[in-house]
Amino acid sequence: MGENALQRKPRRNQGMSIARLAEHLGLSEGTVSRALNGYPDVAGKTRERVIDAARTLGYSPSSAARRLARGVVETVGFVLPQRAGHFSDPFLAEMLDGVAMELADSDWDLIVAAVPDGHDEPEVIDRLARTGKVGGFILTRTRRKDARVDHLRELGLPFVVHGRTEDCADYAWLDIDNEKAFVDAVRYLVELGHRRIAHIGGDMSFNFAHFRHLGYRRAMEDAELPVPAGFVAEGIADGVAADEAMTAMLSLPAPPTAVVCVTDAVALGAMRAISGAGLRPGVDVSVIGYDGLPFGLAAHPPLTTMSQSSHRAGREVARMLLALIHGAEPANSQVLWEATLTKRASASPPPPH
Amino acid sequence: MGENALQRKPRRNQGMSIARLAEHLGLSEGTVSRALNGYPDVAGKTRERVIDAARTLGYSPSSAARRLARGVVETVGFVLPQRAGHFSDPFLAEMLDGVAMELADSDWDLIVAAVPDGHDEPEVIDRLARTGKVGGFILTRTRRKDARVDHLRELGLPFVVHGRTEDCADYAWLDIDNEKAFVDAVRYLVELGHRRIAHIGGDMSFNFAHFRHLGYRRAMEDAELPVPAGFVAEGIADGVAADEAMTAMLSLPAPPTAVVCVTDAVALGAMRAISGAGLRPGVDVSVIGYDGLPFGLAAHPPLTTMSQSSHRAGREVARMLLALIHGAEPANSQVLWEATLTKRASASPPPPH
DNA sequence: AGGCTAAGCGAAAGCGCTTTCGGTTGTCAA
DNA sequence: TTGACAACCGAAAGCGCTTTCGCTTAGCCT
Repeated sequence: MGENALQRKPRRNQGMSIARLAEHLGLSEGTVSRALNGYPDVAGKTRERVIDAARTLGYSPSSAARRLARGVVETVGFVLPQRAGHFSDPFLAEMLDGVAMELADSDWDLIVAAVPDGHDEPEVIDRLARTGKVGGFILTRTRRKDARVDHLRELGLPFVVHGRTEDCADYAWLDIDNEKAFVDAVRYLVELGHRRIAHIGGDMSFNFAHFRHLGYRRAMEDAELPVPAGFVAEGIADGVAADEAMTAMLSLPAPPTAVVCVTDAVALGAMRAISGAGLRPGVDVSVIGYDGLPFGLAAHPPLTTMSQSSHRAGREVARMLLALIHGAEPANSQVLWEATLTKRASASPPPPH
Repeated sequence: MGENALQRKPRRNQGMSIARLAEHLGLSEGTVSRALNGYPDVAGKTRERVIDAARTLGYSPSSAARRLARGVVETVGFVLPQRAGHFSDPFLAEMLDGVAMELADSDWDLIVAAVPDGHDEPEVIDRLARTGKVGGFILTRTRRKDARVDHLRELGLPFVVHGRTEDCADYAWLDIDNEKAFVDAVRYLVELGHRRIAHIGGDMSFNFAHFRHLGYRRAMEDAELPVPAGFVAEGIADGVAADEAMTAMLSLPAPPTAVVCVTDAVALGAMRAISGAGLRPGVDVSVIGYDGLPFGLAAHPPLTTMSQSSHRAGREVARMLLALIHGAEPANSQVLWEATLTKRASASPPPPH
């Protein structure tokens, strides 16, 4: 015996099985199975009888037996980003909901795996793959260089990535066009009349932070606006750090009149710093964030922000993975979505001065 | 064949199987299996040889075959709260991370299921249970009357609930003592010198909102303080609604000098209303929230709040479920944790006046 | 009527593992 | 030397399903 003392053979569904069902119907197991699985060589009447009986007796095939017999999995894996517990992520849950919903439409399931301390992501992926628990993977919170992607490439299992890595030509991904989003944000500020625009950026090892930064740079260049020293902060991950960074910017000889922030959390921190310096956010200094958090709406003034539905992204990513598993080409499964700008009061024309 | 065109029998792990491993070793499958599963009747040397070979050849048993042969599942289900996508929940992801981590320690897995539109929670639970995909369930975001709990009770599968329902004597749960948390919060305000304390409460069909409200009432009674008309708002779910509710309270003839809010999101909305009315949050009107959100720290003033780690709750809940599956008594698996009060600047003594 | 085809079903093998049972060795006491 | 007894391993039966193959029957044409 193993080390555990599970009561063996728990009669799952009061011992319902295809054998019992077949016996009950006076048919062979094979016929019942074919009827249930839509094979053409079973009489219409028989099929109905079988389906009816299955429903009334509450029979559903054991997924384990099915998997063993057919050799297909009907489950996909989602490896939670390491340290997910440390910065709580409001989008993960939404995205998971989308993924799980989309999968449910095809009667597929979702295994969510975390990376235990002392292990790393490839190990977790390996275990799931080797034991045959999943037929594909979904990844999110991608870094520019991402061990998970490299590992999955080698493994040969289908996978789709929410986000992208540095080199993303050969696998399937769904990403937001973060560069364009920040180009748009800066353009909007330029149209409002701003010329001194700063950027509070995040951890550049994350691809989204990298591209948001790039978008900021490109738009500034396009508008032929200078990016003075001190106008770009990097590696800002939360409101507190953002507060400090913004405070520093405000004490520059020629401080910015607007700032585009890598996330809403950062933007809210920046707004706080602006108030703290005795200035009015959205009046003296405009602020734009990214994420569309509900908190942004309740901020004062309400935060101008960019966003894309995580739930929809989850659905799409799941759909893509299913397609991949059914034979689609990864290189043809690369989707770039645009974020939408929600204009609120935190961004307005600069003070006349 | 079914309707799909999956390539059948994908050679999971380059066709590694216990048969190949056994052949490679010159042993029978049975012996290999027993060696790997720690049976005593296999020679020490043999066991080592087998384990070594398994590792170097990268063999792990197929979970489906294992499940079929042993009749045990090693997977638990987590049914996402319906409409999770609509109010994004920063804690769900954290909690899932905790659950998955704890399970991983025992080589168990977590299936996360969503409720597709047009279906309900019992259906989803049923499917997972009937197909034998899971050996137990974890629930969260419990309502006072919860269809999921009722259904699981009937089903007879082990489950543990994060939160409680109205009647919770006969199943396993882990909950925060929300009543005590709000008693403590009110007491803290009373000690600070407040006498006019209000409460902005949530949707009372959620158990946590119900008990937080109860705690507020009880503490007010204990302190022999009145709860004037208009001092309690119900059904407030977000910052915007909180803003309105707080604004209404501030226009009372004798407005509160402090308010305890059902969540941080609500508290932040209340703070905004206070500022909007020309008063200073944390000085003229004290505010206490619940959740320990990072945003609270970056608010101004930083939000006094109560919290409990979702990650730890996830771990604990998973541990409890595993125990249950191994035969523990549900009625002995009921745990009440206390929330801790994080004192920050949003709560201070009332203005002298 | 005879033969042929197609429709419908049963028999049986097999998916990859676990676990019981029994058989073969080697070891030790008598 | 025997016999008894462990220790160790192989054989084989299953777990619940799918799917191929082939057989029986009904239906049709000539």
